[in-house]
Amino acid sequence: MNDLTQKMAQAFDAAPIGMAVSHHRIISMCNTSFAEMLGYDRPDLLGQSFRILYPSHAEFDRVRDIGLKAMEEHGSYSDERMMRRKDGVPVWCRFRARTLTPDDPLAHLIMSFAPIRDQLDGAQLTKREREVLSGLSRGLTSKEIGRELGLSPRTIEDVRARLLRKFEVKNTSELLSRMSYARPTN
Amino acid sequence: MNDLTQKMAQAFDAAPIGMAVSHHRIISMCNTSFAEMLGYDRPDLLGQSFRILYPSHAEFDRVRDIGLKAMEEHGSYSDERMMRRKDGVPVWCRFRARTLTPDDPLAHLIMSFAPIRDQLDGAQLTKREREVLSGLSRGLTSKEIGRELGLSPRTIEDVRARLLRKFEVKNTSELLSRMSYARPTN
DNA sequence: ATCATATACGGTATCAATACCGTATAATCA
DNA sequence: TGATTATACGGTATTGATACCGTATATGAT
Repeated sequence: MNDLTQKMAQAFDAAPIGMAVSHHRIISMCNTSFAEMLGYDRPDLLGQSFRILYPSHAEFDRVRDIGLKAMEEHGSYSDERMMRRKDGVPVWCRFRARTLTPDDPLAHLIMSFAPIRDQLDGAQLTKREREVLSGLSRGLTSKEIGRELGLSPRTIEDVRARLLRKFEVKNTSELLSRMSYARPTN
Repeated sequence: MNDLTQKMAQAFDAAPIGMAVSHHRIISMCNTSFAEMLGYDRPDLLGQSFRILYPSHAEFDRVRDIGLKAMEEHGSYSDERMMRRKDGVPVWCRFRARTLTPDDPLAHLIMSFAPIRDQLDGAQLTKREREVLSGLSRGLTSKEIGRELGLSPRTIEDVRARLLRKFEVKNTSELLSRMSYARPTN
């Protein structure tokens, strides 16, 4: 056994950021940070579908195709998404992925997850709100999000307005800068 | 040699985020993302001091004690810092560290580095762009930012358009979800 | 049972954002 | 010395966002 291999494996395990490896959306490996972030013991996660880590099955199905095109082209993809802890509490994460199989990106994925805010200040988001937020962070318009979710653009505007009220922000730009990590102020 | 060890080592190497291991500020291991992010080939980095990755020696000395107390207490630490690419271009990073030796945190550190402005490829923002970005992240309109800076709203729209082009995003919402808050510094 | 909230959708009105057209100056760079 | 870029500003045209008006159903809590 190679000494460097050992060292890299240890670094993976003790990394200060959540990391996981999947094959066709099945968790084949994860590190300690990842398991802790989601409230599981690692053995409970290995071999499981990523499905259990999303707020809903619908959300799990929805995020599948997001980023596929980017990964086919560049081999990597990044966004912000909501994950679900074992106790049900949602965790808003900066998600990064690199595929080792660009022809079939989901076949072999390596991912990192960095919690953006540990608690959303009591404001917990509904399924719809998360779905809409996901679209907004990808720069989609209400019309486009409506198409993606099979809803009227008018309904998306309602959800948007609710998000602005909840976070007490003036517009979508401020909303997304609040949701973004690494804000030096409050 | 254990199959899981192999798998973890591969995950470390191909991770979508820069990672490195250090012993007393000497790089003992790093992954591909880390080397690429800083413009080096991995062999050039192993055994080197972290000093060469900071914008100046003064900065290197300054950051040494930062986070030491947090690491002694919690074993981990996170901040934002400027790193220096091989070609001299500064890279603004979200930095995370976990120590395996809490009594002497720097003895064995595992770190992750995520470039905050991932799409910008080293091009740094101008003073105006940072000022406008600051306004946008506070939810101000072009008119309001113009008032704040004593400029025509039309000029703000020009700067905005330039930011959208630079980051290759569709609109301000997507821009802000990609960016962390940018504080005007000069 | 009532109240609040989330969901979903329709309308209208207004303002903001974005994309074009144009000009002009200053700075940097090959 | 041209070329490019950032800065700064004017116009117009189209689309998007936001704020109101309204209705309706479902759910969960007090």
